[in-house]
Amino acid sequence: MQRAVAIGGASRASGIKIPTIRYYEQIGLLPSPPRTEGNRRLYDEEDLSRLRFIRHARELGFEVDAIRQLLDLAGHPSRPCRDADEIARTHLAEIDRKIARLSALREEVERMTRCRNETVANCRVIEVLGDHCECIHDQH
Amino acid sequence: MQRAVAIGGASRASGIKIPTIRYYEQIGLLPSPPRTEGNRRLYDEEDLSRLRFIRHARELGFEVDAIRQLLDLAGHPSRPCRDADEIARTHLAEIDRKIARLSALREEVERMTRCRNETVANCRVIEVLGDHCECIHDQH
DNA sequence: GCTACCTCCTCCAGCGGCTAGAGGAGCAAG
DNA sequence: CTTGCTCCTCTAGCCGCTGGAGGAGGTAGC
Repeated sequence: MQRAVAIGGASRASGIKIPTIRYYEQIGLLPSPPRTEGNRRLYDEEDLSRLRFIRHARELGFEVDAIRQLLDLAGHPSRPCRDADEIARTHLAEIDRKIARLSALREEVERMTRCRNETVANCRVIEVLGDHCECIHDQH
Repeated sequence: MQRAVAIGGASRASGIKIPTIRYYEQIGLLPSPPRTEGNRRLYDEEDLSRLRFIRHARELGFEVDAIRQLLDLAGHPSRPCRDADEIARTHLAEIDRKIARLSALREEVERMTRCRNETVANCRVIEVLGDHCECIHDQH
């Protein structure tokens, strides 16, 4: 038999906070579940697995819009796998760009902190921030 | 002689968009400049260098609140350099945490995309997202 | 002097992805 | 029957901008 849970149970089962679940419903990421007579939302197993899917995808950094597409694909098993792959690859490229950017920043900030002076008057941190020319990279 | 520029000139000189400059004034990151008779903002050299400082710091990922503190320090050259250093080091640690997290995600997503099936029915991407147990790392 | 155009002004709303709080109603246990 | 938990809706806030509406000031050419 199917047992359905209220929003608190769904939250515990999925690890997604209650207001966030309601938010996902609001933006149409999660279908509006049926309600009890007392107007409480009731989630079944399928809803819960959808919630877990969403959570996992969010943790992996997928944007809500990408998750929408992935959920849509998951609901049509005969569609080509390539579509899902494409979304993941796009995301991978995005992650790589972020890592590259952060690494460049890291170097710059690290160089800044190699300051051995006493006062702000000739502190490298303040100086470097005020003068872009001290940077190795231009692109930022 | 000091020549002052209007907001468009300040924008061009600093690379910060006009609405963003007004926004910085609104949140108190930039002091309210004097106005012309026609109510236009007039920025002098000091304002421009402050704007460039802000831009550079933002590009390096410092949060507005950190920039506020750094600007404050820059205005008090006799203060210990350590304070600025501390802010930069905190930021560096934050960058490192972000890189570490992204690298873990990268690996996970990369593993996902090694899918050689034809349809969504047994696509690794969809499968992995639905089942956390397939992941190497737990923490996300 | 007039027209056209550019720059500027203020105010307000929106992005993404939640998060939190107010104020009220339902529900189960003691 | 009361206590306390969970749930409901609605609204506003977070960060760091960004853009648009609707209007006023300023300038260059005719």
